[in-house]
Formats: sequence, structure tokens, C-alpha cells
Amino acid sequence: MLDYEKAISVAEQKCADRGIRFTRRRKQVLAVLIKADAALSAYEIAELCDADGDSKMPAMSVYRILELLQDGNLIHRLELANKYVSCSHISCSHKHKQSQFLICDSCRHVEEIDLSSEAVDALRVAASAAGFNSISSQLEIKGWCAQCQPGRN
Amino acid sequence: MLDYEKAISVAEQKCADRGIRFTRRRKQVLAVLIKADAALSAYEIAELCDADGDSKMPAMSVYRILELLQDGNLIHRLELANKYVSCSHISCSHKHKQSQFLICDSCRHVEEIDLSSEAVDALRVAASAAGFNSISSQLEIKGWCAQCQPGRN
DNA sequence: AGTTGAAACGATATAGTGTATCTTTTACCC
DNA sequence: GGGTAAAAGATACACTATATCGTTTCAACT
Repeated sequence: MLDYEKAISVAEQKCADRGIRFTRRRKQVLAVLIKADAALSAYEIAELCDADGDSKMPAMSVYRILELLQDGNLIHRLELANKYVSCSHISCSHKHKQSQFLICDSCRHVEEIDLSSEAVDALRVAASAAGFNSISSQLEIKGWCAQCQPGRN
Repeated sequence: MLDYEKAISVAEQKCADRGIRFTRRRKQVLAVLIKADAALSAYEIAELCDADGDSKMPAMSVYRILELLQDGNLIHRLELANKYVSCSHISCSHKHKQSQFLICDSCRHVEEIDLSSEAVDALRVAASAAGFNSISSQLEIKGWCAQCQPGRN
């Protein structure tokens, strides 16, 4: 799990750099994602914000804020799972261009991994052979985590 | 594009082997997918069936039939795109266990590719290091096809 | 041919995810 | 304090998908 205080302060700084505000709503959404330490759907986030705070978090706001946080590379959207996770590198100093995710098809647990450049290159080569000049820098792979037995594909 | 007649006869045989019927509805859905030679959403399939045939194809039936065709390895469901494609190997004699797809993030064009075993192994190794004992046999990768320029990720 | 039972289909409701649009509030700067 | 733009609220709606239950079709069997 991320260092919560550190991550929040990084988020504040990033928003300042972008000339936008790090409002209570935005902080709520990011805080929920960091504390959950798991992938959540937009509506799950809204519910957790409700449980956490004093006022109701509209789903619309969640979507808006998620998009904004994603643009700031603070969170990732997992299209294979229709869920969102806080970036595991928020409070890292190093740059990371690529993001790869393993998603457990059973329990929905998500791991953000660093794929070897050889593996990524192999994918690029295969893609190139099929007429794709470039591939997304975010790779999402479904699988089964150690706690879950592999079922049928 | 697939050999339509061949693919349909293979589908008929596969259904016979499974002890289920290859009905008009099922043939309609598969035919639309083969002829489209592209990934379609369930509702797009329903519309094309309507345009093609004499009676209205309910979305519910499309979903049921898609699931059945998928179980028979006649089509693939693309979770990254929420669309469905006919299997490019329907009328091939060889077995194919793995299915990998490239999905153009711009025009939604889909290519079914064969990834080198080295590349797949590299993914397995990375997954294993992150505590995932197995990964899905269907890999979906977003990218940009030759006709589309890469945009932002 | 008529019966019957399971498979297939039709119909309706509803859940889940996400976008569009417009109004209201808030924070900041002068 | 008033103006302005960003942010948030509110409502509607589109798209994807599943649940459920009633009806039809078809093939096997008398």
C-alpha cells in the first residue's frame, strides 16, 4: 500500500503544476482509491465516499474526477475490468512510461507490474507484423492470482 | 475474410457434435459476424440481423447465441472493446489454443494474431513474479493500425 | 398422427457503466 | 464586494449486459 500522506501531497503538487485545484471532492476520490488498495468501480468509489464523508458523492462527479486524475497520471483506468486503481508509483521519484496490469479473473485483484523490455518488444514485433505500428503503453492481462485457482478461460 | 460456406458447415458440424441445433437464429448471428469481417457489438449484430432478415432479432437472443457460439469456439468476445468477432480459424484444420488480438484504438479494427511462444512465456514469467500462476489464453492488446495514427495513450 | 418434454426463443424488467448537457456553487483575483 | 472561470450538482439518457418467466418449436416416442 502507498504512503497515503506522501501520495496526497504529490497529488496536490501535481494539480498546482497543472493550474487546477485539488478540491475536497478530488481528494476524497483519490483517498478512497489509495486506501482501498484495490481496483474499484466508479460506483463503488462513490459509495465509499458517501460512507466516508458527510455529503453524497454523485456518480457524475466521480467520473469527472477520475478522468482528471487519470490525466494527471495519478490513477489508472482498467478497461478489462471497468475499474480504477491508484497508480502504484504516485510517490516514486522515477519516471514510468509503461503501465502493465495483471487482473485476477476470479477475485479481481490487480497487480501493477513492470514488464521486461524484451517482452514488450516481442509484442511490438508481433503487432508490427500484423500491421499495427504502435501498441498501447498500458497492457492489461487477465489471469488468476495465487489465491485463486485457474478456471476455464 | 473467411470462406463463408465452409465456416457455416463447420459450425453446423460443431453444433451437431454438441447435440444442439444450428437454428436459423444462430446461423443469422454467425453469418452477420463472418460477413462483417469486423468486431461488432451485440446490438450492432441485432441491427444487422434485422436488416438482413424478415423478423426482428431481439438483443436478448443475440447475447444468448453469442455465448453459445463462444462456447463452441466459433467466435471470440473482446472484453477490451465490448465487441464480438468470428474466430479467424473456424475453417482451419489446425488446433489453436491461444487467441491474441490487436484492437485499433481509433478505428476499432481487430486483428487476430499468433504471438510467439517466447513472447507469451515472457508474459508468464512476469506474471509469475507478481504472484499470478496462470494468465488468460486470450490476450487483448490495444494499439493503432496502419491506417490510424497513434494518438495519446 | 398425436403426445410430450426439452431446447430454443420471445418479451419484459432491471442492473451496471458511462456520457451529454445545463444549472448552480465555489474560489480566486481585481 | 463583484466579476469570472473552474468546479460541482442535477437530470436525462445511451449502451452493455443479465435475470426471469412465458411461449414456441422440434424431435423422439408411443
